[in-house]
Amino acid sequence: MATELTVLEPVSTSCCSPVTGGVLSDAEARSLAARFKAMGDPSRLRLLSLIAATESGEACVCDLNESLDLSQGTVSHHLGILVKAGLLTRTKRGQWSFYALVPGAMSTLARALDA
Amino acid sequence: MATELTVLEPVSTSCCSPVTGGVLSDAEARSLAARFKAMGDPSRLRLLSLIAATESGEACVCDLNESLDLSQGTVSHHLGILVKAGLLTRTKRGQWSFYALVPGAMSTLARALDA
DNA sequence: TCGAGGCATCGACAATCGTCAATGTACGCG
DNA sequence: CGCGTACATTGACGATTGTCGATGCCTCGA
Repeated sequence: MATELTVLEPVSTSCCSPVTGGVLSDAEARSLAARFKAMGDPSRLRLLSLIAATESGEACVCDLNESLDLSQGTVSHHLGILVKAGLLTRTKRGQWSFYALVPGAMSTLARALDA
Repeated sequence: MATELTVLEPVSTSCCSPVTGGVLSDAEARSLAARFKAMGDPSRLRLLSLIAATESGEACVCDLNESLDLSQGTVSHHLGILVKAGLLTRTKRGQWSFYALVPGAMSTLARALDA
């Protein structure tokens, strides 16, 4: 039912508790894993790349729904997960919902892999 | 169900810019997602960080098993997943199995997040 | 005011996951 | 040889996941 992962740490400014830079605490591991888990699905990765590839930097569900061979409800579900993971933002404008990448979210994640 | 009537291309349908450009292919998305999924678990992230933090760059199950509050079988299971994902290597030496990071695996993943 | 389009949410389902205890396998040492 | 250690594998389980169809909620335009 209700997802249990309540936590959002919207912005962990603590740039990186890098995976390769010292032993991760329990909390750090959970926070990082939550974001990696959100990217651990092909459909969600394609959603991210579709949004990133748009000219305006955002896309509405109607477009994404056409590109991915998934039902509208499923696409909405995936987008919600990406928002909750702090990777996307949702902006309602008129009739449409526009999704855009959270600036720096990917880079922060990337930096957690290098250090 | 689908209406047969020829539609008129309503002008207002252009709600957003067309999604084009470098989108992930199905295979690319699956390959990337598999690796991210492997990192989408706190226990596995801690395993990675524990191994990365070792002086020699490798660790055996007995050490890791003590650091994570998990059964030996579970640790072995997680390590197997990380090996299968291409993030760790396994080397049997005598009585022990030593796990080490695959050089460059993390960086490659990190680079996939920046582009 | 009504109808239709865009989207989120719900309920259900099979599939997969994380975990454990128990068992199996290989090695090293008396 | 027989025993103990280190690890892998198995079988089972509850929990979570990805997906769908159906339904509900807004917003817009006629």
